Amino acid sequence: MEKQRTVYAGFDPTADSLHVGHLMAMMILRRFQQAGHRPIAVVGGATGMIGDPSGKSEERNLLSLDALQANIDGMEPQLRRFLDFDCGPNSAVLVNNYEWLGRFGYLEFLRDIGKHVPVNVMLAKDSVRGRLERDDVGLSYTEFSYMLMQAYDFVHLYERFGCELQVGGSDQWGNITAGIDLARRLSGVQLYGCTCPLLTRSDGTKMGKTESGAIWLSAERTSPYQFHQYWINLDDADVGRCLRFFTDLGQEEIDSLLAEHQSDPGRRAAQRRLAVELTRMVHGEDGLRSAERATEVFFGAEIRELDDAQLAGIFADVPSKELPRAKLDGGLSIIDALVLSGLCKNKSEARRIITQGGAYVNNRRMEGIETTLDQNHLAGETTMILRAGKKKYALLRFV
RNA sequence: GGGGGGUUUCCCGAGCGGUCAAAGGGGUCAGACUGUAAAUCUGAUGGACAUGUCCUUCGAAGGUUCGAAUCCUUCACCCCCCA
Repeated sequence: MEKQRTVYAGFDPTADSLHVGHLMAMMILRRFQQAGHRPIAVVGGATGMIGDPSGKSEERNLLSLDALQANIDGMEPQLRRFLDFDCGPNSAVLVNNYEWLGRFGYLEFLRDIGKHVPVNVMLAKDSVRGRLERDDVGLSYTEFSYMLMQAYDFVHLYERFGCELQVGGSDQWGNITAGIDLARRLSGVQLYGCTCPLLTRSDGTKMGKTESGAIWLSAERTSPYQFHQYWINLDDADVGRCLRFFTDLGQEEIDSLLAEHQSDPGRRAAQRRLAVELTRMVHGEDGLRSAERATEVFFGAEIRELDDAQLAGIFADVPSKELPRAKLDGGLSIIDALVLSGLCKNKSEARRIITQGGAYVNNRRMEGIETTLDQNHLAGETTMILRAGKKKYALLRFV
Protein backbone atom coordinates (compact mmCIF):
# COMPACT_ATOMS: atom_id res chain seq x y z
CA MET A 1 0.00 0.00 0.00
CA GLU A 2 1.88 3.03 -1.19
CA LYS A 3 -0.69 5.64 -0.30
CA GLN A 4 -2.03 6.32 3.16
CA ARG A 5 -5.07 4.27 4.01
CA THR A 6 -7.46 4.36 6.88
CA VAL A 7 -8.13 1.18 8.80
CA TYR A 8 -10.42 0.46 11.70
CA ALA A 9 -11.06 -2.08 14.40
CA GLY A 10 -13.87 -2.13 16.90
CA PHE A 11 -13.77 -2.70 20.64
CA ASP A 12 -16.94 -3.44 22.52
CA PRO A 13 -17.05 -1.86 25.95
CA THR A 14 -18.16 -4.91 27.87
CA ALA A 15 -15.82 -4.14 30.78
CA ASP A 16 -13.95 -1.13 32.10
CA SER A 17 -10.70 -2.51 30.78
CA LEU A 18 -9.35 -4.22 27.73
CA HIS A 19 -7.68 -7.58 28.17
CA VAL A 20 -5.05 -9.70 26.51
CA GLY A 21 -7.60 -10.88 23.98
CA HIS A 22 -7.67 -7.35 22.56
CA LEU A 23 -3.92 -7.17 22.05
CA MET A 24 -4.03 -8.61 18.58
CA ALA A 25 -6.41 -6.04 17.17
CA MET A 26 -4.57 -3.19 18.86
CA MET A 27 -1.24 -4.40 17.55
CA ILE A 28 -2.58 -4.65 14.02
CA LEU A 29 -3.76 -1.06 14.19
CA ARG A 30 -0.40 -0.12 15.65
CA ARG A 31 1.45 -1.77 12.79
CA PHE A 32 -0.65 0.05 10.24
CA GLN A 33 0.09 3.30 11.97
CA GLN A 34 3.81 2.56 12.06
CA ALA A 35 3.59 1.97 8.32
CA GLY A 36 2.15 5.44 7.87
CA HIS A 37 -1.54 4.63 7.75
CA ARG A 38 -4.29 6.05 9.88
CA PRO A 39 -5.91 3.79 12.48
CA ILE A 40 -9.37 4.28 13.87
CA ALA A 41 -10.37 2.64 17.10
CA VAL A 42 -14.11 2.42 17.40
CA VAL A 43 -15.55 1.84 20.81
CA GLY A 44 -18.96 0.34 20.58
CA GLY A 45 -21.04 2.60 22.75
CA ALA A 46 -24.07 1.69 20.66
CA THR A 47 -23.24 -1.86 19.65
CA GLY A 48 -22.18 -2.57 23.21
CA MET A 49 -25.74 -1.84 24.24
CA ILE A 50 -26.89 -4.69 22.05
CA GLY A 51 -24.23 -7.35 22.44
CA ASP A 52 -22.44 -9.15 19.65
CA PRO A 53 -23.61 -12.75 19.33
CA SER A 54 -20.41 -13.70 17.47
CA GLY A 55 -18.46 -16.23 19.44
CA LYS A 56 -20.94 -16.04 22.26
CA SER A 57 -22.94 -19.03 23.20
CA GLU A 58 -25.57 -17.19 25.14
CA GLU A 59 -27.71 -14.13 24.94
CA ARG A 60 -25.88 -11.25 26.52
CA ASN A 61 -27.03 -9.05 29.33
CA LEU A 62 -27.67 -5.48 28.40
CA LEU A 63 -25.51 -2.80 29.94
CA SER A 64 -26.76 0.53 31.14
CA LEU A 65 -25.66 3.73 29.46
CA ASP A 66 -23.72 4.79 32.54
CA ALA A 67 -21.89 1.49 32.76
CA LEU A 68 -21.00 1.69 29.08
CA GLN A 69 -19.59 5.17 29.46
CA ALA A 70 -17.53 4.10 32.46
CA ASN A 71 -16.21 1.18 30.45
CA ILE A 72 -15.28 3.41 27.53
CA ASP A 73 -13.50 5.78 29.90
CA GLY A 74 -11.46 2.87 31.18
CA MET A 75 -10.53 1.60 27.72
CA GLU A 76 -9.48 4.89 26.21
CA PRO A 77 -6.17 5.41 28.07
CA GLN A 78 -5.28 1.81 27.30
CA LEU A 79 -5.77 2.36 23.60
CA ARG A 80 -3.58 5.42 23.85
CA ARG A 81 -0.68 3.29 24.92
CA PHE A 82 -0.77 1.42 21.67
CA LEU A 83 -1.75 4.11 19.24
CA ASP A 84 -0.44 7.60 18.74
CA PHE A 85 -3.25 10.12 18.71
CA ASP A 86 -1.05 13.09 18.00
CA CYS A 87 1.37 12.56 15.16
CA GLY A 88 0.11 14.61 12.28
CA PRO A 89 -1.76 13.23 9.29
CA ASN A 90 -1.84 9.63 10.43
CA SER A 91 -2.85 10.33 14.00
CA ALA A 92 -5.09 7.66 15.39
CA VAL A 93 -8.73 8.47 15.81
CA LEU A 94 -10.96 7.28 18.60
CA VAL A 95 -14.67 7.37 17.97
CA ASN A 96 -17.73 5.99 19.67
CA ASN A 97 -20.34 4.53 17.39
CA TYR A 98 -23.05 5.87 19.65
CA GLU A 99 -22.30 9.18 17.95
CA TRP A 100 -23.94 8.01 14.77
CA LEU A 101 -25.95 4.94 15.68
CA GLY A 102 -27.49 6.57 18.72
CA ARG A 103 -29.26 9.11 16.56
CA PHE A 104 -31.02 6.69 14.30
CA GLY A 105 -34.76 6.39 14.58
CA TYR A 106 -36.10 2.90 14.21
CA LEU A 107 -38.08 3.64 11.05
CA GLU A 108 -35.18 5.47 9.55
CA PHE A 109 -32.81 2.61 10.24
CA LEU A 110 -35.19 0.09 8.75
CA ARG A 111 -35.68 2.17 5.60
CA ASP A 112 -32.08 3.25 5.07
CA ILE A 113 -30.14 0.23 6.24
CA GLY A 114 -32.38 -2.74 6.84
CA LYS A 115 -33.86 -2.52 3.35
CA HIS A 116 -30.46 -3.34 1.86
CA VAL A 117 -29.71 -6.46 3.83
CA PRO A 118 -31.32 -9.75 2.82
CA VAL A 119 -32.36 -11.87 5.75
CA ASN A 120 -31.19 -15.06 4.07
CA VAL A 121 -27.66 -13.64 4.06
CA MET A 122 -27.93 -12.75 7.71
CA LEU A 123 -29.21 -16.20 8.54
CA ALA A 124 -26.27 -17.80 6.80
CA LYS A 125 -23.71 -16.18 9.11
CA ASP A 126 -21.96 -18.58 11.42
CA SER A 127 -22.70 -16.45 14.43
CA VAL A 128 -26.42 -16.72 13.77
CA ARG A 129 -26.55 -20.31 12.57
CA GLY A 130 -24.61 -21.54 15.57
CA ARG A 131 -27.13 -20.05 17.89
CA LEU A 132 -30.18 -21.16 15.96
CA GLU A 133 -28.98 -24.75 15.86
CA ARG A 134 -28.86 -24.97 19.60
CA ASP A 135 -32.03 -25.78 21.40
CA ASP A 136 -30.93 -24.75 24.86
CA VAL A 137 -30.34 -21.09 24.10
CA GLY A 138 -32.06 -18.71 21.79
CA LEU A 139 -31.16 -15.64 19.83
CA SER A 140 -33.16 -12.51 20.33
CA TYR A 141 -34.13 -10.19 17.51
CA THR A 142 -31.94 -7.61 19.20
CA GLU A 143 -28.78 -9.63 18.98
CA PHE A 144 -29.72 -10.83 15.54
CA SER A 145 -29.70 -7.20 14.43
CA TYR A 146 -26.23 -6.59 15.80
CA MET A 147 -24.49 -7.18 12.50
CA LEU A 148 -26.52 -4.45 10.82
CA MET A 149 -25.11 -1.92 13.21
CA GLN A 150 -21.54 -3.02 12.74
CA ALA A 151 -22.12 -3.08 8.99
CA TYR A 152 -23.32 0.45 9.11
CA ASP A 153 -20.32 1.49 11.20
CA PHE A 154 -18.08 0.52 8.34
CA VAL A 155 -20.16 2.49 5.84
CA HIS A 156 -20.18 5.49 8.11
CA LEU A 157 -16.43 5.39 8.66
CA TYR A 158 -15.89 5.14 4.93
CA GLU A 159 -18.00 8.20 4.29
CA ARG A 160 -16.53 10.21 7.12
CA PHE A 161 -12.88 9.14 7.14
CA GLY A 162 -12.44 7.29 3.88
CA CYS A 163 -11.86 4.12 5.84
CA GLU A 164 -11.59 1.18 3.48
CA LEU A 165 -10.30 -1.61 5.65
CA GLN A 166 -11.66 -3.25 8.75
CA VAL A 167 -9.60 -5.65 10.79
CA GLY A 168 -10.60 -7.97 13.59
CA GLY A 169 -10.50 -11.47 14.96
CA SER A 170 -11.79 -14.29 12.80
CA ASP A 171 -15.02 -14.29 14.77
CA GLN A 172 -15.69 -10.90 13.22
CA TRP A 173 -15.67 -12.21 9.67
CA GLY A 174 -19.43 -12.27 9.36
CA ASN A 175 -19.84 -8.76 10.68
CA ILE A 176 -17.08 -7.39 8.50
CA THR A 177 -18.42 -8.90 5.31
CA ALA A 178 -21.86 -7.59 6.24
CA GLY A 179 -20.31 -4.12 6.18
CA ILE A 180 -18.62 -4.73 2.86
CA ASP A 181 -21.89 -5.93 1.32
CA LEU A 182 -23.81 -3.01 2.71
CA ALA A 183 -21.33 -0.48 1.32
CA ARG A 184 -21.53 -2.07 -2.10
CA ARG A 185 -25.31 -2.03 -2.14
CA LEU A 186 -25.62 1.48 -0.74
CA SER A 187 -22.96 3.27 -2.72
CA GLY A 188 -21.22 0.81 -4.96
CA VAL A 189 -17.84 1.09 -3.25
CA GLN A 190 -15.52 -1.79 -2.58
CA LEU A 191 -14.35 -2.04 1.01
CA TYR A 192 -11.99 -4.61 2.43
CA GLY A 193 -11.73 -6.76 5.48
CA CYS A 194 -8.94 -8.65 7.11
CA THR A 195 -9.20 -11.08 9.99
CA CYS A 196 -6.60 -12.75 12.06
CA PRO A 197 -7.01 -16.09 13.77
CA LEU A 198 -7.95 -15.98 17.40
CA LEU A 199 -4.77 -16.81 19.20
CA THR A 200 -4.95 -19.92 21.25
CA ARG A 201 -2.22 -21.41 23.33
CA SER A 202 -0.64 -24.69 22.56
CA ASP A 203 -2.72 -26.32 25.25
CA GLY A 204 -5.86 -25.21 23.45
CA THR A 205 -6.96 -22.57 25.91
CA LYS A 206 -7.57 -19.02 24.88
CA MET A 207 -4.63 -16.67 25.08
CA GLY A 208 -4.91 -14.46 28.10
CA LYS A 209 -7.27 -16.68 30.03
CA THR A 210 -6.30 -18.36 33.26
CA GLU A 211 -8.28 -20.47 35.67
CA SER A 212 -8.82 -17.37 37.72
CA GLY A 213 -10.04 -15.29 34.79
CA ALA A 214 -8.83 -13.01 32.06
CA ILE A 215 -5.55 -11.13 32.08
CA TRP A 216 -6.58 -7.50 31.97
CA LEU A 217 -4.65 -4.46 30.89
CA SER A 218 -5.76 -2.33 33.81
CA ALA A 219 -3.52 -2.39 36.85
CA GLU A 220 -6.57 -2.50 39.11
CA ARG A 221 -7.81 -5.75 37.62
CA THR A 222 -4.50 -7.44 36.91
CA SER A 223 -1.50 -6.00 38.69
CA PRO A 224 1.64 -5.29 36.65
CA TYR A 225 3.26 -8.13 38.56
CA GLN A 226 0.57 -10.63 37.61
CA PHE A 227 0.60 -9.39 34.05
CA HIS A 228 4.36 -9.78 33.89
CA GLN A 229 4.13 -13.25 35.41
CA TYR A 230 1.60 -14.37 32.85
CA TRP A 231 4.10 -13.85 30.06
CA ILE A 232 7.03 -15.24 32.04
CA ASN A 233 5.09 -18.45 32.50
CA LEU A 234 4.04 -18.73 28.88
CA ASP A 235 4.61 -22.08 27.27
CA ASP A 236 7.70 -22.43 25.08
CA ALA A 237 5.55 -23.33 22.12
CA ASP A 238 3.69 -20.02 22.27
CA VAL A 239 6.42 -17.57 23.01
CA GLY A 240 7.62 -17.09 19.44
CA ARG A 241 4.21 -16.22 18.10
CA CYS A 242 3.59 -13.83 20.95
CA LEU A 243 6.86 -12.04 20.35
CA ARG A 244 5.97 -11.60 16.69
CA PHE A 245 2.40 -10.54 17.22
CA PHE A 246 2.61 -8.52 20.38
CA THR A 247 5.95 -6.75 20.39
CA ASP A 248 7.68 -4.26 18.13
CA LEU A 249 10.83 -6.35 18.01
CA GLY A 250 12.22 -7.03 14.54
CA GLN A 251 12.32 -10.42 12.92
CA GLU A 252 16.08 -10.75 13.43
CA GLU A 253 15.94 -9.91 17.08
CA ILE A 254 13.12 -12.37 17.64
CA ASP A 255 14.99 -15.08 15.80
CA SER A 256 18.07 -14.57 17.89
CA LEU A 257 16.01 -14.56 21.07
CA LEU A 258 14.39 -17.82 20.08
CA ALA A 259 17.75 -19.29 19.18
CA GLU A 260 19.04 -18.25 22.57
CA HIS A 261 16.03 -19.81 24.20
CA GLN A 262 16.57 -22.98 22.24
CA SER A 263 20.15 -23.35 23.39
CA ASP A 264 19.42 -22.57 27.02
CA PRO A 265 15.72 -22.97 27.69
CA GLY A 266 16.24 -22.74 31.43
CA ARG A 267 16.90 -19.04 31.27
CA ARG A 268 13.71 -18.41 29.36
CA ALA A 269 15.23 -15.44 27.65
CA ALA A 270 12.32 -15.29 25.23
CA GLN A 271 9.62 -15.25 27.90
CA ARG A 272 11.52 -12.72 29.94
CA ARG A 273 11.91 -10.39 27.03
CA LEU A 274 8.27 -10.79 26.06
CA ALA A 275 7.23 -9.98 29.62
CA VAL A 276 9.44 -6.91 29.66
CA GLU A 277 8.20 -5.57 26.34
CA LEU A 278 4.53 -6.11 27.06
CA THR A 279 4.60 -4.93 30.65
CA ARG A 280 6.35 -1.77 29.56
CA MET A 281 3.88 -1.22 26.75
CA VAL A 282 0.84 -1.68 28.97
CA HIS A 283 2.01 -0.39 32.34
CA GLY A 284 4.89 1.89 31.46
CA GLU A 285 8.40 1.97 32.91
CA ASP A 286 7.15 2.35 36.46
CA GLY A 287 4.85 -0.61 36.17
CA LEU A 288 7.62 -2.70 34.70
CA ARG A 289 10.00 -1.74 37.49
CA SER A 290 7.56 -2.63 40.21
CA ALA A 291 6.80 -5.95 38.55
CA GLU A 292 10.48 -6.78 38.30
CA ARG A 293 11.18 -5.76 41.86
CA ALA A 294 8.34 -7.92 43.08
CA THR A 295 9.60 -10.82 40.99
CA GLU A 296 13.03 -10.58 42.59
CA VAL A 297 11.59 -10.77 46.05
CA PHE A 298 8.95 -13.40 45.33
CA PHE A 299 11.43 -15.76 43.80
CA GLY A 300 14.41 -14.71 45.85
CA ALA A 301 16.00 -15.85 49.04
CA GLU A 302 14.99 -15.05 52.59
CA ILE A 303 13.39 -11.67 52.99
CA ARG A 304 15.08 -9.32 55.42
CA GLU A 305 16.30 -5.79 55.74
CA LEU A 306 13.25 -4.33 54.09
CA ASP A 307 11.03 -1.75 55.70
CA ASP A 308 7.25 -1.70 55.78
CA ALA A 309 6.96 0.79 52.95
CA GLN A 310 9.06 -1.29 50.60
CA LEU A 311 7.20 -4.42 51.57
CA ALA A 312 3.86 -2.74 51.03
CA GLY A 313 4.92 -1.77 47.53
CA ILE A 314 6.27 -5.15 46.57
CA PHE A 315 3.43 -7.12 48.07
CA ALA A 316 0.73 -4.80 46.83
CA ASP A 317 -1.25 -7.68 45.31
CA VAL A 318 -0.94 -9.92 48.27
CA PRO A 319 -3.83 -10.16 50.69
CA SER A 320 -2.95 -8.80 54.08
CA LYS A 321 -4.50 -8.98 57.48
CA GLU A 322 -4.02 -6.68 60.45
CA LEU A 323 -3.65 -8.19 63.88
CA PRO A 324 -3.07 -6.65 67.28
CA ARG A 325 0.58 -6.49 68.19
CA ALA A 326 -0.15 -8.25 71.45
CA LYS A 327 -0.68 -11.49 69.54
CA LEU A 328 3.04 -11.71 69.06
CA ASP A 329 3.99 -11.15 72.67
CA GLY A 330 3.15 -14.60 73.87
CA GLY A 331 4.26 -16.12 70.58
CA LEU A 332 1.85 -16.93 67.78
CA SER A 333 1.67 -20.51 66.62
CA ILE A 334 2.56 -21.03 63.00
CA ILE A 335 -0.66 -22.96 62.57
CA ASP A 336 -2.76 -20.06 63.79
CA ALA A 337 -0.78 -17.63 61.69
CA LEU A 338 -1.51 -19.59 58.52
CA VAL A 339 -5.19 -19.75 59.31
CA LEU A 340 -5.45 -16.08 60.35
CA SER A 341 -3.73 -14.98 57.18
CA GLY A 342 -6.29 -16.85 55.12
CA LEU A 343 -3.68 -19.06 53.46
CA CYS A 344 -5.19 -22.13 55.08
CA LYS A 345 -8.86 -22.54 55.63
CA ASN A 346 -8.55 -24.54 58.81
CA LYS A 347 -5.97 -25.90 61.18
CA SER A 348 -5.85 -29.32 59.63
CA GLU A 349 -4.84 -27.81 56.34
CA ALA A 350 -2.24 -25.68 58.09
CA ARG A 351 -0.75 -28.72 59.81
CA ARG A 352 -0.68 -30.56 56.52
CA ILE A 353 1.10 -27.73 54.73
CA ILE A 354 3.70 -27.41 57.47
CA THR A 355 4.27 -31.14 57.75
CA GLN A 356 4.76 -31.40 54.02
CA GLY A 357 7.28 -28.62 54.01
CA GLY A 358 5.23 -25.96 52.28
CA ALA A 359 5.12 -23.31 54.98
CA TYR A 360 7.40 -20.31 54.78
CA VAL A 361 7.87 -17.17 56.83
CA ASN A 362 9.74 -14.43 55.03
CA ASN A 363 10.63 -17.02 52.40
CA ARG A 364 12.30 -19.25 54.93
CA ARG A 365 10.84 -22.70 55.38
CA MET A 366 9.34 -23.40 58.78
CA GLU A 367 9.59 -26.95 59.96
CA GLY A 368 7.52 -28.41 62.71
CA ILE A 369 3.95 -27.63 63.63
CA GLU A 370 5.04 -26.56 67.09
CA THR A 371 6.86 -23.49 65.80
CA THR A 372 5.78 -20.21 67.29
CA LEU A 373 6.36 -16.81 65.79
CA ASP A 374 7.45 -13.66 67.58
CA GLN A 375 9.04 -10.27 66.90
CA ASN A 376 12.10 -11.92 65.43
CA HIS A 377 10.01 -13.20 62.55
CA LEU A 378 8.98 -9.75 61.38
CA ALA A 379 10.38 -8.78 58.00
CA GLY A 380 9.69 -5.08 58.43
CA GLU A 381 8.66 -3.04 61.45
CA THR A 382 5.23 -4.63 61.60
CA THR A 383 5.03 -6.96 58.64
CA MET A 384 5.41 -10.68 58.45
CA ILE A 385 5.34 -12.49 55.13
CA LEU A 386 3.74 -15.89 55.07
CA ARG A 387 3.80 -18.25 52.17
CA ALA A 388 2.08 -21.56 51.58
CA GLY A 389 3.51 -23.53 48.74
CA LYS A 390 5.48 -22.07 45.88
CA LYS A 391 3.65 -18.89 45.07
CA LYS A 392 0.81 -18.25 47.49
CA TYR A 393 1.62 -15.34 49.74
CA ALA A 394 -0.14 -13.45 52.52
CA LEU A 395 0.91 -10.63 54.79
CA LEU A 396 0.27 -10.26 58.48
CA ARG A 397 0.65 -6.79 59.88
CA PHE A 398 0.96 -6.43 63.62
CA VAL A 399 -0.17 -2.98 64.69
C1' G B 1 -51.31 -45.94 35.13
C1' G B 2 -47.82 -50.67 35.55
C1' G B 3 -42.70 -52.39 36.27
C1' G B 4 -37.47 -51.67 37.13
C1' G B 5 -32.95 -48.84 38.36
C1' G B 6 -30.71 -44.95 40.86
C1' U B 7 -29.38 -40.60 44.64
C1' U B 8 -22.05 -41.98 48.41
C1' U B 9 -17.23 -37.41 50.74
C1' C B 10 -15.01 -31.36 45.23
C1' C B 11 -16.35 -34.69 40.61
C1' C B 12 -16.79 -39.75 38.70
C1' G B 13 -17.37 -44.23 41.10
C1' A B 14 -16.90 -48.88 44.52
C1' G B 15 -19.06 -50.41 49.02
C1' C B 16 -24.56 -53.75 50.27
C1' G B 17 -24.98 -55.02 58.81
C1' G B 18 -19.41 -54.44 62.30
C1' U B 19 -12.30 -54.45 60.43
C1' C B 20 -16.00 -47.51 56.80
C1' A B 21 -14.08 -41.08 57.42
C1' A B 22 -15.67 -45.07 53.44
C1' A B 23 -11.58 -48.77 47.58
C1' G B 24 -10.15 -46.79 42.77
C1' G B 25 -9.76 -42.78 39.36
C1' G B 26 -10.00 -37.49 38.36
C1' G B 27 -9.28 -32.87 40.37
C1' U B 28 -6.95 -30.00 44.04
C1' C B 29 -2.92 -29.02 47.50
C1' A B 30 2.14 -29.88 49.18
C1' G B 31 7.09 -31.93 48.28
C1' A B 32 11.17 -33.87 44.98
C1' C B 33 13.22 -33.20 40.18
C1' U B 34 13.37 -28.90 36.94
C1' G B 35 13.47 -23.69 33.74
C1' U B 36 8.65 -19.74 38.41
C1' A B 37 7.69 -24.82 32.30
C1' A B 38 5.92 -29.63 30.68
C1' A B 39 6.37 -34.64 31.92
C1' U B 40 7.43 -37.77 35.97
C1' C B 41 7.71 -39.44 41.02
C1' U B 42 6.20 -39.09 46.41
C1' G B 43 2.73 -37.61 49.96
C1' A B 44 -1.84 -35.36 51.49
C1' U B 45 -7.05 -34.56 50.65
C1' G B 46 -14.33 -33.94 56.47
C1' G B 47 -13.37 -31.32 61.21
C1' A B 48 -11.48 -30.50 66.43
C1' C B 49 -7.91 -31.39 69.88
C1' A B 50 -4.22 -34.54 69.73
C1' U B 51 -0.48 -39.08 66.65
C1' G B 52 -5.14 -41.61 69.32
C1' U B 53 -9.57 -40.42 70.55
C1' C B 54 -13.91 -37.61 69.80
C1' C B 55 -17.51 -34.98 66.54
C1' U B 56 -20.03 -34.49 61.63
C1' U B 57 -20.79 -37.14 56.69
C1' C B 58 -23.15 -41.71 52.31
C1' G B 59 -30.83 -37.65 48.90
C1' A B 60 -34.60 -36.34 53.54
C1' A B 61 -37.19 -38.00 57.84
C1' G B 62 -38.37 -41.98 60.85
C1' G B 63 -37.61 -47.25 62.36
C1' U B 64 -35.09 -52.31 63.27
C1' U B 65 -30.33 -53.56 65.73
C1' C B 66 -25.46 -53.87 70.88
C1' G B 67 -24.04 -51.68 66.02
C1' A B 68 -26.42 -49.08 59.52
C1' A B 69 -23.69 -45.92 53.76
C1' U B 70 -25.35 -51.04 54.02
C1' C B 71 -31.96 -53.84 56.41
C1' C B 72 -37.35 -51.77 56.78
C1' U B 73 -41.10 -47.57 56.13
C1' U B 74 -42.51 -42.94 54.21
C1' C B 75 -41.17 -38.65 51.32
C1' A B 76 -38.33 -35.91 47.43
C1' C B 77 -35.67 -35.89 42.97
C1' C B 78 -33.52 -38.45 38.58
C1' C B 79 -33.26 -42.40 34.79
C1' C B 80 -35.14 -46.61 31.96
C1' C B 81 -38.92 -50.09 30.12
C1' C B 82 -44.25 -51.34 29.17
C1' A B 83 -49.00 -48.89 28.50
